Amino acid sequence: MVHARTPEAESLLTPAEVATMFRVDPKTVTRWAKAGKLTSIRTLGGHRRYRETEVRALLGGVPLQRSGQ
Amino acid sequence: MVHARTPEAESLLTPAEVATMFRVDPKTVTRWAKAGKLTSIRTLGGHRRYRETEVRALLGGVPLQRSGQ
DNA sequence: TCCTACTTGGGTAATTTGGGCG
DNA sequence: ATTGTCCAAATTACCCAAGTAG
Repeated sequence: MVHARTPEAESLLTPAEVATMFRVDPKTVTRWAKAGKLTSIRTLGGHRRYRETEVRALLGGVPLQRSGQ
Repeated sequence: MVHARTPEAESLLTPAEVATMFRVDPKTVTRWAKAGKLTSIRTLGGHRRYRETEVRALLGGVPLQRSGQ
């Protein structure tokens, strides 16, 4: 792949990852999304993905600076 | 208005790029294409390419923060 | 303590997704 | 890197019980 083209994709998190970060059950994260408390992006299969920036902000307002992983 | 005669076809994305944008496995993107949920263009070698415009639209179109869903 | 409203987690079944292999 | 297939893990949606807060 010679393209130096990175389709500006904001990093997304899976339900399990968000659940781990908040120390709750993945099901609870789903409820937050349904309640509109958390923005969710859907895969074409209906699964949810969450914006990392939003989650981090809710977790403590620590901005993401893109340093490795 | 930009160039009115740019020979480059509309930008196409590789399976890996689409997968990254949706935070799914490339294999999953292939499933979407086979299921007809995503338009796929075939290279002469049989690999798939996807329309960037379509992918972006499916990802939420407007990157503006949406409150509630 | 009791009561009420809200939040969370367990259970189930169906679907979607990811890992391993060729 | 992509394709294809099989199988396990994750996610979804639902209802219901347990926990939390005032």
